[in-house]
Amino acid sequence: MHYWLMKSEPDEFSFEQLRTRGTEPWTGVRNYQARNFMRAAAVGDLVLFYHSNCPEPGIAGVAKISKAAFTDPTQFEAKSDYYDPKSQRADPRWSCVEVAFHQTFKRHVTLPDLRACQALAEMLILRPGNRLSVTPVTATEFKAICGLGQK
DNA sequence: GCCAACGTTGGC
DNA sequence: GCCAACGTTGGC
Repeated sequence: MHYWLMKSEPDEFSFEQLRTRGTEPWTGVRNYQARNFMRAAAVGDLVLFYHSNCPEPGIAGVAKISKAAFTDPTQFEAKSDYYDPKSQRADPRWSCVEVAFHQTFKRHVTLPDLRACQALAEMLILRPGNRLSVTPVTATEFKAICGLGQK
């Protein structure tokens, strides 16, 4: 069992939308490190859903990996924002996973909350300049954040 | 809207 | 393989 953190801009796709839809293919990741993390994710892994680039950045709730990595179709769609003309169908560059709604927190865990939590001092997402949209989270970090969310 | 941090690109 | 230029991310 592994834990992950995935970022989304709520203007693009919010946790609320995931709750309504149930599942969502996590397409459009165009960073090799983030892609490799998605390839390492397994069905059932839990995901902290982070809202970025918004008035109150932070963790909105918990999602779950519902499909392991598969070829991201948007890389071949010429009209897509995520079109990658250099990707070959015989050897696709980009993968995505499918995520499912899992659980809403009782309260939004804000970035200042995360920074104030001693157990999260080493978290990748809190390091200056970290822009990875998919990062691994330790079990300890995951539990600490769930604790904050259920307060 | 500013700006720091970082990844990617491409010339050499 | 180096590195400057550029684009993007994301908090503030």
